[in-house]
Amino acid sequence: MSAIACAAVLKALSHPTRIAIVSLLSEGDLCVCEILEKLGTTQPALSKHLSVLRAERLVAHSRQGNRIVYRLASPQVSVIVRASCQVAKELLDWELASWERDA
Amino acid sequence: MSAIACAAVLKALSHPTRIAIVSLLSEGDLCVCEILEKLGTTQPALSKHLSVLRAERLVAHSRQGNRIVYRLASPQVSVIVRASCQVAKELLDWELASWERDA
DNA sequence: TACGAAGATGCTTATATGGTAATATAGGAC
DNA sequence: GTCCTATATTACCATATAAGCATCTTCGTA
Repeated sequence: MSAIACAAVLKALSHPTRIAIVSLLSEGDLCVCEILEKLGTTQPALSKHLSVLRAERLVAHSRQGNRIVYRLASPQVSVIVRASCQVAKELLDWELASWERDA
Repeated sequence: MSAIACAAVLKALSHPTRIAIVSLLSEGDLCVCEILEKLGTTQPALSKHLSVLRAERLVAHSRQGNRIVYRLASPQVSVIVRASCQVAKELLDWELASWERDA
């Protein structure tokens, strides 16, 4: 797979708010107002982050009445996020261990 | 795992050159001049991308005489890249399928 | 010590990103 | 149609990123 395409996928995911959105959606579909409530960001900021995920087609959406419901486009998307969390955890574990060695 | 830490990991990986570096290193350790040769970018650009990966501690390095050898800090790093490639491939497949439907 | 090769860093410039505030659009209820 | 709610979009600003070029550092060797 082209490195450019991979990088585009990772770039779309590389923001704390967008990670949080994907984490939420991995547990079930949600409308914008529910995401907004859970994340506690501003509405325009959230909308922009959703548009980044949409542009890369990592999420899909559909209207239900006057709400827009978002869902992950593929379960693979949450695989990326989980793997990144694991790496982040490894990094923190190493850091803790090295502090203990130094102490 | 904090969304901030995950995002930092993904951000460090979200550039085509850095994806390519990780792909190469997932097959074995390499010194800078070998990576440079395989990627065909400029030396300062490569060095900067390596420093981004180093700063996030996704790669480790050691000097061997005149050369600096880089390696992945954890095999989990290449799991992220592989997962992103799979998503990128799914996206392209869907795109191809929709073009065929439209034709 | 002087020199060459391997890498890293600093500076500048162009572009991308993210936040905020204001505005726009679409659907539902009346 | 009018109003209200949910969501998207725009314009603007500050900051971050990436590339290119020049320079510096470190090691190996004569």
